[in-house]
Amino acid sequence: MPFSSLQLNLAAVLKCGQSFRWSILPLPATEAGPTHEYRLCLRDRVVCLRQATDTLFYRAAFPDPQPPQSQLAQRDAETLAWLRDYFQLDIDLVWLYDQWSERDKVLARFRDRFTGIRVLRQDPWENVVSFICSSNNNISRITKMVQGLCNHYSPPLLSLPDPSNPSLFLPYHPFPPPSTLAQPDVSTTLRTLGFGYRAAFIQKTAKYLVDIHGSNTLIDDPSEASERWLRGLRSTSTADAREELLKLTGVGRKVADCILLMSLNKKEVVPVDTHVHQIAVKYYGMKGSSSGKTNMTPKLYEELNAKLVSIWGDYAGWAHCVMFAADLKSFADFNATPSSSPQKKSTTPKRKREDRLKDEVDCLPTPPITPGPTTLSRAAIEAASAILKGEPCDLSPETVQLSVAERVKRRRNVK
DNA sequence: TCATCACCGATA
DNA sequence: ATCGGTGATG
Repeated sequence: MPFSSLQLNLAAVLKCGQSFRWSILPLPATEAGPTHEYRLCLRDRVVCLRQATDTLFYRAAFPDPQPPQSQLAQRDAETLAWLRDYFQLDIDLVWLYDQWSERDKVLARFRDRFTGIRVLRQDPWENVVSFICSSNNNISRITKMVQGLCNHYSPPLLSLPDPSNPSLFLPYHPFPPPSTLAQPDVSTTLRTLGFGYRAAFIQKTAKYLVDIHGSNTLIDDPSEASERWLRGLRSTSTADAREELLKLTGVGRKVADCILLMSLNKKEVVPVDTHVHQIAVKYYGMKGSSSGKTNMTPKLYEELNAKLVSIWGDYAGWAHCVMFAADLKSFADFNATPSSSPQKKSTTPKRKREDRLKDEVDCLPTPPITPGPTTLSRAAIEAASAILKGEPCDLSPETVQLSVAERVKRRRNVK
């Protein structure tokens, strides 16, 4: 379907720490077109996506090889409906970027470099488990843990060929339901899978949900009662939904807020972690102890949250996601394929830190001006005239190449 | 209400 | 020692 990458940047969105279950498969090199395929296993199908600048390619694979013709259209409609819901495609992200840029100079500087960063609307149950895993943890390990959990606790729905090696078939496992993870032995099993102290949290949370909200399924809906209950929090107030989430073991304020934002429709919620804290201190004049570390007290959490909401407004959670993805420029970090390719990892950790530091410099409130002769791009000229008129303008690295000398010169010419 | 600590595993 | 936290203590 026709869809601008300005509205959705798949590569970035699927790796920025929202969802941890997408397979990212490199495609055989071609002249042009998509370089990767992204796959996610749902309960009844595997969704496969590719992206070009103006097109989003989608298809779904099913277990049964030859469905009746009549099913095909129906299934396609379902997949498309799922895409719209999951990626919230009806929300105009470009318009949001515009709104934020008017209110916030900092965000304005990121807009052209980090386009298409949007909040997903995920399955709440999967979201709960994934983010219990996220405490004191990093994206690449969380990804491995979640994938390991699915592989261990749910049978493969189907297998699909690896695009870069079509004779190799990769199995796809759905996310297991609460009743499966509620079993008493899950705690120790997950521990052997490398979940550490989070293993017990997950089992306890699953058991709690099943005990309190049930595990029965409906005729036409494979999801369990507690999953439906969680989904029902979408139509509950933010405060009430948060209160419910905080009852789950392993879910504190930060994790609860992640779930509220990323699967329960609470677009104004800004999860505050130490990273966001640093962003707030650096760009938005929040106090941070000069000695380095600050304790994240509930009080401070509220202050930060309030501050960021006051800056970003109604869709603050979405704006936070852009800032987070921008700052987390470790998109080069964890490479494609989930299970296989352990070697690749060793090349990256060194670069990561450097990239980050470099990025931080780029984003300082007063960007460094590169001295020396400069060819003025059209963007730079536009920016220059905007500066002279006192208007907000694009200060992307390209634009910033405009030297100080040039700015002064142009200023004189106009006056 | 606030501060500290253990917890698990990876990395610098 | 630090990290994209939480729960249990004082």
